[in-house]
Amino acid sequence: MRLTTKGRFAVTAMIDLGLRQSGGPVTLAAISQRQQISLSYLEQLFGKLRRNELVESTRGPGGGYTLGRKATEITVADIIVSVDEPMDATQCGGKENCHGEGSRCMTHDLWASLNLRMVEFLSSVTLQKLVDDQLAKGLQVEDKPSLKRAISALPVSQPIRINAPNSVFALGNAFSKG
Amino acid sequence: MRLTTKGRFAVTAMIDLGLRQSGGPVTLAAISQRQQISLSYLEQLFGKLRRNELVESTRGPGGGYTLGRKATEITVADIIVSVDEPMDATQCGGKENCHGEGSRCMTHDLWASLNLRMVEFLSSVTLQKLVDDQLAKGLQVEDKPSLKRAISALPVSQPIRINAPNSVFALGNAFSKG
DNA sequence: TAGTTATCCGAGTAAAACAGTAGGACGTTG
DNA sequence: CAACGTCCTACTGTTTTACTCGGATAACTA
Repeated sequence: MRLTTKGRFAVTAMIDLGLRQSGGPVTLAAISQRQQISLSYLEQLFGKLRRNELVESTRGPGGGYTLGRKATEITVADIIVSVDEPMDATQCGGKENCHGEGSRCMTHDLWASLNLRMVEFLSSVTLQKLVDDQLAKGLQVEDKPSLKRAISALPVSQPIRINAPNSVFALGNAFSKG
Repeated sequence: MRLTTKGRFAVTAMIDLGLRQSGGPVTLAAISQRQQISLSYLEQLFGKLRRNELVESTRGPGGGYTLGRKATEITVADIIVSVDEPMDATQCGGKENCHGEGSRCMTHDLWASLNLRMVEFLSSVTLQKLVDDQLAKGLQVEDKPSLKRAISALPVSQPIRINAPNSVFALGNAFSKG
């Protein structure tokens, strides 16, 4: 299980979707505007989310995405695994960093255990909870401006892009050494 | 906090050191042979470990490394932070992926919380525990073959190198989807 | 004091992963 | 059929990873 900005974006987008899907399918263009994520990138992410049945799509005008099942039954872990798919287990599958001669690598259990903790935690957080958190924070979900265009085509002002480290674990200084 | 193979190697090497330092300083050359990690790479890692005071070094013949403090007082978290140093908090420090206009990014709390869990766990595991685990597994710590050369210069046979994904979270299928 | 042992240190590098773009095909609706 | 919106694949620049190389420095030994 990896954790990259891709996973963060996916979770963010899913929250946005969870907040607004009551009004019918939500378009990626709308999410793109609200969350400042490029449309192309969202398409990539939602392709994976759809294949993992976390969302359902409707094509054509008035179309968009809805949740594939209830928000209470979608966990953050589900989302992250969908977009940051693990490649086949090259890691410590008996070879690399394990000693070929009989003994297993010394840290195998440690990482397996860590992995489990993470999964447990991320599985314990549902999309519904994240949505509720946002509502509790006083976030306003504006009505859909009819089923037709309204905001339409004001170009997305590109925000200043800062080079982002590839891991969420780089965030904050909860763990700064000193 | 990142988790890469660098961190894994460091932990592995530290366990090796913890297992054998009772017989005096342990050389990186010896660790390199036992754990199949290149000497140059170990030097890099131990440079950081030393600067973080997790190990102490003795130069010259008979020299090597010893633990900087008791194994009960060194945690896995200490080791990983030392070698995988976080860069300055570019992440969500108020900018990128947060909305500039008032509201904080929606997933901020989530990642902060996850990060905390990981730190808690990794801080709860001491080097002593890992060493004990190895001993319990029946690992044999051979005596130092006098203080002088013995194994000397048989070249390290390079193991087949497999392309390794950059995150421990890719390991195992504890979290495979389906 | 020469030689060996070992730690120290910085620069450099190939390969991978990440983050995101580009361009178009396909299906729906009006 | 035209606008909308999803769908899909390939491509690209940048960053990070995972190392290697060459040499400097210090300590012990003969």
